Amino acid sequence: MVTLEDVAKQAGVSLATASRVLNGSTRQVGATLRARVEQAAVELGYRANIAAQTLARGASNVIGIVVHDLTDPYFAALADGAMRAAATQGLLVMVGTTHRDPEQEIAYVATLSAQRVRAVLLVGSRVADPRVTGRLREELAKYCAGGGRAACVGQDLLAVDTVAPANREGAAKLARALAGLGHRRFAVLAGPPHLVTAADRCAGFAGALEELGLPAPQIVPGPFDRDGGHEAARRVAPDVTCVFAVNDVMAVGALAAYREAGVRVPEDVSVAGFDDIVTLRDHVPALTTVRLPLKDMGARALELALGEADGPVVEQVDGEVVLRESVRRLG
Amino acid sequence: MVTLEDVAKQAGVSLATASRVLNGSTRQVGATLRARVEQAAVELGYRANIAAQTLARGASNVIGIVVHDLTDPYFAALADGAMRAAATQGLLVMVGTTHRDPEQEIAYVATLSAQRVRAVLLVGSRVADPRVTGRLREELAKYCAGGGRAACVGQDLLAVDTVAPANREGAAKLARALAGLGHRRFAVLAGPPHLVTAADRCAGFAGALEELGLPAPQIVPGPFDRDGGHEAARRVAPDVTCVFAVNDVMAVGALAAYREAGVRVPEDVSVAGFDDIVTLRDHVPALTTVRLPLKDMGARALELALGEADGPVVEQVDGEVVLRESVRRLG
DNA sequence: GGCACACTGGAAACCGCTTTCCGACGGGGG
DNA sequence: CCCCCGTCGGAAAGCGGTTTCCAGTGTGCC
Repeated sequence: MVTLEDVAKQAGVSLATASRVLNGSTRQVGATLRARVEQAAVELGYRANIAAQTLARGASNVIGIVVHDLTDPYFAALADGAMRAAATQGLLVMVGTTHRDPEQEIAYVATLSAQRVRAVLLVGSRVADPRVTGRLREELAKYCAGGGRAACVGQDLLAVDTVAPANREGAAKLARALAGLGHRRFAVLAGPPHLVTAADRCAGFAGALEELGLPAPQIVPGPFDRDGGHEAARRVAPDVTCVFAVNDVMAVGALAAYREAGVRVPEDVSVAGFDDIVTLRDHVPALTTVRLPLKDMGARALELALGEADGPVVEQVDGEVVLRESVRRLG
Repeated sequence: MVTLEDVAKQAGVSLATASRVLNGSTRQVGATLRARVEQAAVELGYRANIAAQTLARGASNVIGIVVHDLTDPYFAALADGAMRAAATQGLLVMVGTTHRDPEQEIAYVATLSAQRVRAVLLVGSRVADPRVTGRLREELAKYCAGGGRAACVGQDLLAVDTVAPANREGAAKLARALAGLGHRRFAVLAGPPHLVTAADRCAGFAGALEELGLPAPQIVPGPFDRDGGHEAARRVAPDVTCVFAVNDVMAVGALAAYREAGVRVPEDVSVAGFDDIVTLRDHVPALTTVRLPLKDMGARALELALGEADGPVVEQVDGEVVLRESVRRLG
């Protein structure tokens, strides 16, 4: 590999001058030398060693994003939003996937921190386990103490800037909308109880029903993915008229289960989800859901991480109820 | 940030010893000193500076993956496969998205190469423009000349290890299967002509029809995404009984267009896609398609890149025709 | 004409870690 | 008892850049 020294030698200038010409510096270099250096660099095919630059500058131009699962369109959208925002700032992105293992998440923060990345974004639900959360928070604190910046999309549990989707209130709004359509007997495909996002949505939904004086919904726990929804749907009580799956992917699983069972949606049962995943917009029947501006949230998280924070900023993001065919008016 | 020197000082040993203890080395260190160093590291919260390690070792433990669009489940699946494979080797992943801009792809290779990443994976179709391809190949060649490893998922046009899906043959098999169901008059939602993947699938399909002595299909070009399929479907001639969209996402767009237009699938027209995207498996009607083992392909590409290559290896990957409800038997 | 000053180029220190090379030490074999 | 070899610890030379500090030059002003 050709180094800066090679270029300097070839151009007949010092290392300092070559550096100033090739890798942005505040200092000016005379036109003649500048030209000589640039030509030498091109001739030799010079490419700066970024590891060396990072070391010398004490700062890198990469950010880290940690998500649970890239093949889940929810995370893909969030990550994409953040990556686009990063690209506009000339930042590179390292992506880590935890496959929903909190230990992995901690490990990634450690590794990214060792990489001296400029910022790390933690995308996805926290878990209810305070010990795991505590360790993650410690790891983040250490990273931030060393000059790192961090932000999180999810719950405000890590003492860093946070983009917090209004899971409770979104689910509550959905509950009120569904109740407004005449539904009385609900089930919630609740996901895993320890996932805060799932728990919040479930609680928000149930809470709103209670406020309305309606009977408590049947709570069906299960995995947070398509198969979880599929499986959970089969355990829903027969008198339920409306099922709320705590995310769209689960809702799609539930719809598939109903289809297989010959249960018509929305004629026999109504189904709603949460997130408004774009990839699913052509699903039949179209899914009633709570829309979250995922791409914007990802981008916003990056902004927060990069911005000057006095203390941790927490930004609430509202969800908007979108009524579609998978739900029908009752009676 | 605490450095190795701090640790060494605290432990009362030399830099060399501390390094040998903390960051894998072939050399042994006595038990006493080893313990002292480890304790000091923990007390101080030492974390190696990876930029410095990379510089000193001349090799990093990160790989680069360049995809067109992470929110497209096709790329998400491929990337996920590669990332899982990377994780088993203890490698970190930098992901770049080009949003289908070939210039971006070249730029990413340059940047990743400057990062001295261990390997770069180029995931996605090549474009037909020989000048762009040429420049990309040059960039890759330079990177490889400097000790880098590279692999590509797509067409064998870059003189690097390649995982090549059998686009032509897969489409041809699909054509034969559809003809076997009695269809005679086809349309191909062909995607952009300059995208080699799209062009190959289109050509494979048309070629098979010709071999069967059937009339040439109507070719409808357009963008390679959902909206492209949606829009193209509306330009299909009325006598066509079967539409082949060159990827699943486009096929879903086409199905949506038909639904909006009140055209029934498969009663009025049959629709097939390509890729067998997992996220779409619950689509109604279920999509006839050509299955590609996307995750495996991603993982395999990483293996190839990391493996010892005498010359560039090209690995063909077969597609398997999967007949589902979106297609019906004719007559 | 002389002086302060702004500006440009180069030498060298430094970023944090790895690794070679060297010296010291202890043990086993002759 | 001595020598040779194998081990282990430390000093120091990189890795490839950035940046500080200094020196030399040309300019504007008095």
